[in-house]
Amino acid sequence: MEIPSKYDPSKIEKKWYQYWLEQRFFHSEPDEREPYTIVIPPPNVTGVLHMGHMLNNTIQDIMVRRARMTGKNACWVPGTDHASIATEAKVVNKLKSEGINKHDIGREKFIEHAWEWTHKHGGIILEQLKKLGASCDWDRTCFTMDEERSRSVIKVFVDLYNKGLIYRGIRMVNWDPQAKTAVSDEEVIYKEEESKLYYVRYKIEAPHNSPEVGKALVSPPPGESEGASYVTIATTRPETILGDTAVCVNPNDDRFKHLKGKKVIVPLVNRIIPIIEDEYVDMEFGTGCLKITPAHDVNDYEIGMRHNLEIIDTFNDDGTLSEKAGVLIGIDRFEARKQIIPLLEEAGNLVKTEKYTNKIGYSERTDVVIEPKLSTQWFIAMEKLAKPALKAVEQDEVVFHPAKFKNLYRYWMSNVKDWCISRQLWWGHQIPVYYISPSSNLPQAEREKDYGFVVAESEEEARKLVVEKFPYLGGARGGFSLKQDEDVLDTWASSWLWPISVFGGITNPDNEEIQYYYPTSDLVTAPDIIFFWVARMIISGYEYRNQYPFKNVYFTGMVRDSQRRKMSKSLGNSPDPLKLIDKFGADGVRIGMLFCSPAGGDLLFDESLPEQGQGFATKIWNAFRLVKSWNVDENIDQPEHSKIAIRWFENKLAAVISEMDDHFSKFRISDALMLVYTTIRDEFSSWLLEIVKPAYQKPIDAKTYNKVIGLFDQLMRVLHPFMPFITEEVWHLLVEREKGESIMIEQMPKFNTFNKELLENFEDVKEAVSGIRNVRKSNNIAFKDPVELFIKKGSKGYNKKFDAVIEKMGNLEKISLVNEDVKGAVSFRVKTSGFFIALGANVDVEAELAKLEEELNYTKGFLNSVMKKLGNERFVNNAPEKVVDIERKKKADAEDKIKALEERIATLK
RNA sequence: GGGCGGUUAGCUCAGUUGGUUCAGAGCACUUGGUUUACACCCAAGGGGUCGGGGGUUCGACUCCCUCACCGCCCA
Repeated sequence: MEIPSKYDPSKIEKKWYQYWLEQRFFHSEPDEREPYTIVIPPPNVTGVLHMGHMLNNTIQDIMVRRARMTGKNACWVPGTDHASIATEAKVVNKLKSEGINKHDIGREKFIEHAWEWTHKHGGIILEQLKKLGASCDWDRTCFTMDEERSRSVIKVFVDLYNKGLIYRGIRMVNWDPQAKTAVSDEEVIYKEEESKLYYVRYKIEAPHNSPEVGKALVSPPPGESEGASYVTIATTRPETILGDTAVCVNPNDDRFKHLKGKKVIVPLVNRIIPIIEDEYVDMEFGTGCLKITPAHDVNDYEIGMRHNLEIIDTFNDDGTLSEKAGVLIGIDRFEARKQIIPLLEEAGNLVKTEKYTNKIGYSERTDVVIEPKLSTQWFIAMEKLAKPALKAVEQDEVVFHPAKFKNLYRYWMSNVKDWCISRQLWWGHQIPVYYISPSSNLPQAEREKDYGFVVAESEEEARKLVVEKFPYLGGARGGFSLKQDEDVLDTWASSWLWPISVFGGITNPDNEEIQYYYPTSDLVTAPDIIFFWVARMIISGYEYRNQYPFKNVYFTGMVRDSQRRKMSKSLGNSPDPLKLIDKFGADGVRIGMLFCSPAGGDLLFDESLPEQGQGFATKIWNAFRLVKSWNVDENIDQPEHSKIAIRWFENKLAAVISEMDDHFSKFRISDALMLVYTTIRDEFSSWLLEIVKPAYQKPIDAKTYNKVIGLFDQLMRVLHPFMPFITEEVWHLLVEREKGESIMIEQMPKFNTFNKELLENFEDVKEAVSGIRNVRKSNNIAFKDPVELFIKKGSKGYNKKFDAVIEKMGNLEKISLVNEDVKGAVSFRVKTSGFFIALGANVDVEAELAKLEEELNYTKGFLNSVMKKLGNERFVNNAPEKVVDIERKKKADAEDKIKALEERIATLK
């Protein structure tokens, strides 16, 4: 068949992916083989494929394909995540653009729209993964809000509640006033900002009569000499003054001793609040006096709790000031900040304003400033749950790659806070809590009772529970209604179950699939979700399966641009992955991303990377074309050089395979790729193929040819996990294949013993050939002109059995062994043997001598350093025998070499 | 402010329990090359006091202390 001279990935990649799907090679069913399982980190339904997904999924695909080729039953479960906040925001915006308000259409209708949106966009990202070559078991595609996953989440909520691990409480949460929901600590992004520090003075309520009140901070301002004195505080948020319920100083601060027990008056609202003492206050910061607003600051809240302070919530849910603020009611918090300044100034309370840099929390989802807010939320108590999960990583039951992330994990897990799992949204799993309202026809005493709520997997279940608890409500004379909690659960409250729920292990813990596939093998993810997701999956794994969810976690780095900036839409520095695939082929992009992607390290992406990847695909294609271009002659004998080269490469490949196994066992994916890359490019193409290549228009012997085809086949298998498409194409063209065959279900070459000595000898052969090439180059001898080589063997002797290779690669007329240095020749040395190429009168004696002197100097210096070591008694006595022996050997070799060099110099002089 | 991680060639990074010529790889760079598979290539080459200082050791890129700088997380 005709082989095209150019490799065109686009058609070929499409063809093979289609073939793999048709043959159902990606599908896995439990069987007697050892399972290898990966669950995909489910991408958001709102997302499109970005560079981070490309890297992450390439790595997963490599591991899955390799597992499949090493006899395991590989199963890669794909899916997507409903992304509560992000999706709801998208749908709200979409409706808004159509002039529809979420609240006007109501919950049910809104959810219909959200589903519609999800069906339309949710699958896009998975389709994109197919372009990359991802060998996911698509039949198993899951969604965090599909029926099975939803039932799992609800079941777990009820279960944790019944175990006493879920509670409802009032807490300071991170409030997103735009999305009008609480977000978790992890969803708040702190940005440094230039803001202002306002110094505001509060009048001390008691008349000023104590003598020691004369100090700067409490003295009356200039022009006000009456009895009033003040306390000055510093704040970045003057609008929260309206909610102040105390002023706090450090009990160790001598400046304020006299204020103990006094009261101050809150500006503008004239509330009288106490001055309290707490060691939390930093004496160095601001004025050393802190205003306390328990409703609007986490630390203030804690101080408030300690001192039993009143809590005044001065904000509405949308970030405007509430009636409780007293002034500026209904004004947005930022506008209020502007407007309160002149008011304070007018009232004589503003002392000064300073520039100040601080960190402000923003919502990851909506990018608005987070408002600390007290609200009623649902929490999971984490302390007890976290224990086994912490231990698991500490003791390497779950292994992190790279291990440095253990520290981060340990830190977070040993300071774990309770997890706020409720979100004030509609898109998500509605919290299965049902509040009981007694019906109006009950007797008054029963009607006015607070019945609280029940927690159940369905409303029906809930009704049963109510009747059990309050039998009279179920009676004919009773009656009640239930109202389900309005909130939904945090998205992570469904994804933390992912490794279990994708196999139905929550709703049906004994099913065959969960028993077979769980625990999964490896998880590939980014370190920024180590708490959000990784830690919580480990927790749920131990809670619900009593076992870790995955054995290994591989953390990828961040994909950045070549200037180390994050990929972002606003910078426009993120390439479109699909365009890259169109341009360079999926194979090229895959290996391009991995060329410089150490585990956990950032990947600085540049188009030169996939370009290099594409270049490698071309290289393979050309090597393949070369081999297929040979005419095979059954009747000619195998030349000696080919025989040697084949034997060498067989051993080389065995060594490479063993090294590959080692790299993979340590999750060094880039190293593994680099190894197979250099093996194909250098060892196979530049050495093996060049050696066995028949002369122009001459046929090749059948034995060599068949061996080369076999070796090519093996190399393609080793490479297949990295470059699935081109390897499949080449593999099918090397030998005629049957329908239904595929490299992806072939076995990886297995580890074999290899002859180390042979490999070392061959390195000497390469060095000799390089030496000859150098001589040719520096003396302008064209390769096509044969030369004669003389070899003077050194103390270690010289192994003639590789001569055939040197002859061919060096284009030598012949090789002669000599006992004396050759005159009129240029020389070089490999190990201790001298190599001479006769050039007659053309030898530049001066240049040759200069080179020899330099080599001699270096070797003498080297010998000197070795002698120093050996002359050191403590070294000889203390170092292990082996190490000393090595030094002795170095000494002998150096001495031999010096002798040879000196003889050579003498000959030339 | 607290904690963690890092600093090795121009760039991105390896360096596997302190010991082979161990100072490496890829890219970039320089030089040469139309030897019929490949210029998306081949061959050869230059380049680093292993962040600074101190210590332990016969021996330190590797272990300890300290300083500097960078990054991340938390406050």
